[in-house]
Amino acid sequence: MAEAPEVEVLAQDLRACVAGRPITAAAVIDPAAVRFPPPDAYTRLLTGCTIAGARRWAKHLWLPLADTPGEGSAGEPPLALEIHLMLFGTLVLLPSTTAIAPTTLITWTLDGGEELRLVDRLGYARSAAGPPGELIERLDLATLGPDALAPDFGPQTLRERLQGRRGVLKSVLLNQRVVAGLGNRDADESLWLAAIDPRRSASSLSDEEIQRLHAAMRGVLQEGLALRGTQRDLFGRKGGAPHGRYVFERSGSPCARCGTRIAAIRMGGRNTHFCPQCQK
DNA sequence: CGCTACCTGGGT
DNA sequence: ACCCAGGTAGCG
Repeated sequence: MAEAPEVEVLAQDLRACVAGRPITAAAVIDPAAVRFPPPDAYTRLLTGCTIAGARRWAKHLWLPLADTPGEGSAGEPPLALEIHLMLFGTLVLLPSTTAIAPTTLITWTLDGGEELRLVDRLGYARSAAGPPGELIERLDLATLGPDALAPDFGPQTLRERLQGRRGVLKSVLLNQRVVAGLGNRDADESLWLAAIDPRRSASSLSDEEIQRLHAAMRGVLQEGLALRGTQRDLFGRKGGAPHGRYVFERSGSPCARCGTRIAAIRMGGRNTHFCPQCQK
């Protein structure tokens, strides 16, 4: 449920409503949800820290932490909290008195009687905490490709990133080390908009096709973000972006361009939806 | 590089 | 009763 637009929406909401607030307690309900440090150390580390901000880093959420004024831990190295929603994870901000859903993995209690909760019916979502350097190292964040939503992500960057990639285009686009931000839905929608066959070799695109693909990716991601994603935000309000617009999960429906039935195939373990007629 | 495991609830 | 899932690590 969480591709770049959905994660970005949550980062915005966190900046607006959670940044500046101290974490007064944290509870790890599913120990598997904490990558590191061990759950008891994780809760100890976070308790008493103030959430200083929030940003999206590829599909990760990254919350820099600051010492809470008056807690007396001045001089400690800075810390950050990382959260990855994986397929079905969601974050919710609720009054602490709200019953904890059985699919809740972690809760962070904030001052003022509210709680941030990580909920995931699949249980894949993960979090980690520590000094920024350690997080970057252990989560391999430095190897991520340029972010497709970043202002300076231009067609030239896309061309450089695809250059010499031997893999199949769709799979290469999903590789966050090549380009960060695209998920299965947005990759399919982008390839349809650019009228490019997902089965092409990543290195076979002409400059003109790269321009089209670049414009399509930007359009899909920016529109998804403008509509505040497909899923619920931090306050439970549903985003206005469609689950699938042109091809995603629309196999059998007529292509909006040529009327051919949208096809669905399996690529690299992922469902891939495309028009076999006009995506060349 | 491609495949599988990781899990559970929601959709069909 | 089945599948199946918008992601990723880790394996061969």
